[in-house]
Amino acid sequence: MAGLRAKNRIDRNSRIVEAASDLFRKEGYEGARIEEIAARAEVSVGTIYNYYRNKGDILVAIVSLEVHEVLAAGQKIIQKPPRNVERAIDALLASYIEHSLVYLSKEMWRQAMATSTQQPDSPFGKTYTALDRDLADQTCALIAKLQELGLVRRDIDGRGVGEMIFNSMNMMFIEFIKREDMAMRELRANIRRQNRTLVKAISA
Amino acid sequence: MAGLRAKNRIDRNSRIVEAASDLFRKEGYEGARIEEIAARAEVSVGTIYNYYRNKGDILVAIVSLEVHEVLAAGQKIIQKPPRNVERAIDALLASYIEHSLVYLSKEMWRQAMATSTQQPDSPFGKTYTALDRDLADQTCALIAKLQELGLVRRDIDGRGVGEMIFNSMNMMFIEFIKREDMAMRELRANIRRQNRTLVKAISA
DNA sequence: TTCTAAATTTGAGTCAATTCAAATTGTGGA
DNA sequence: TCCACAATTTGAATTGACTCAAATTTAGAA
Repeated sequence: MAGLRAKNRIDRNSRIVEAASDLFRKEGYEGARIEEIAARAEVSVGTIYNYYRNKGDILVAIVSLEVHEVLAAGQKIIQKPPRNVERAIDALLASYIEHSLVYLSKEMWRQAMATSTQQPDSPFGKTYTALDRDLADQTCALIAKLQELGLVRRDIDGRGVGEMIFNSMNMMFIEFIKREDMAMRELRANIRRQNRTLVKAISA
Repeated sequence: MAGLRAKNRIDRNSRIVEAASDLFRKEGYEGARIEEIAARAEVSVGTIYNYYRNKGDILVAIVSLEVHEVLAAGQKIIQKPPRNVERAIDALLASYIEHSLVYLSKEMWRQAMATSTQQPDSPFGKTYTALDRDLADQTCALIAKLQELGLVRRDIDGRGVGEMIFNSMNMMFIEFIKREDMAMRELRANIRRQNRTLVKAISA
C-alpha cells in the first residue's frame, strides 16, 4: 500500500473542499460555519486548519479550481483566434468573464479577492496571485499570436499592451462583482469601449 | 445650544478615528483591539459599532481621509500639467503613489481594499468606491486638459483612455501593496512601461 | 509480527469581534 | 423649570474563527 497517509490526505482534502463549496453556495461565505464544514467533511475542526490556514484560504482554493478552467478555455481561443484584433481580444476576455460565474457567485468572488489581498503570503494567497499572473500572461500570449499572424504591429511592446489590457479588464471585473445589480452585458460593453483606442493603435 | 447631540457625535467620531489611527499604525490592523480603541476614544465598544458597521469600516474611513488629500494633490497637477503627454500622465500617477504611503502602511491598504471589496454596500465601502471613481474621473480630466492644450489628439475617446490608464495603474498598485518587498521606484517604472504604447498612440 | 517514533487528527478551550436589551442623555413642548 | 419621548450609549453576553496539548494513526525497522 504505497502511501495510505497520502491517500487519506487527498481524500480528506477533497471532502473538505466539497463540503465548503456546498455550504458557501447555500449559506454564503459568512453564513457557512467551520464546524458545519467539518461535520459534513467528517473531519474535526482542527484538521481543516491543518489543511488551510483559515476560512478564506478554503475559498481561494475553490476559486483556483475555477480559474484553471478559465485558463484552459482561454488556451483554445489563443490557438484559433478570430482574424480581427478587436474581435480576438473580445473573444478572450469574454471567455474569461463568461466562465467566471459558472460555479462562483459574485459574493464568493468578493470574498476570495478580499482574502487574497488581505493575506498575499498565505499558501493560497500565493496561488491566487500566480493564477492572476497566468491569466495576464495568456493575454500577452494572444497579442503575440496576433503579431505572428500579422494582425498586430510588430513594433509595439506586446507584453506592455497585453498587461494593460488584462489589468484594466481585471479592474472592471472587480467593479462588476462589487455591484450586485451590474449585468455581464454591461461589463462586456465597458471593456470593449475602453479597449477600443488601444486596439486601433496596435492594429497592423 | 444648536445641537449638543450633533456636536457630541462629531466629537466622539473624531476620537474614535484618532484612536483607531494610532493603534492601527502602532499595532497593525489585526493587532488593534476594538476594546482598546474604545478605551482610548473614551466611548464604549457598543458606540463604535453605532458609528461603524465593523472594524474594517473604521479603517476604510481613515483611508478615505488620505484619498481626499491625494485628490487635492492631483488637482494641482491638472491645473498646470507638464507640457508633454508622457510626463504629464507620469506626474499625476506618481503623485497618487507618492501620497499613498504617507500615513498608511501597505498592510493598512491591503486591509482597506479587502474590506471595501468584501462589503461594497456598507457606508464606507460606498465611500471608498466613490473615491475610486473620483480618482478615475481626475485621470480623465487630465486627458481632457491635454486635449485642450493640443497635446493629445482630439479624435480619441478621452474618457475610455483615461479610465484604462487609471484602471491599469490601480491594478499595479494592488500588486505593489501585496508585495512587501516591492519598491515604489519599481512600481513607477512598470506603470510608465505599460502606458508607453498607449501614450504614443494618443499624442498629437 | 511487534514496536517506536514521526505525522496527523482531535475537540475543548481561548480570544476578539459583534450584538442587543437595559440605562442614560438630549430635545422640544407645556 | 419640568416632563415625556426619542436618540444614543453602555457593557455583559453571544458567536464563531482559530489554537494547541493530548490522543490516535501510519511508516518502516528490527
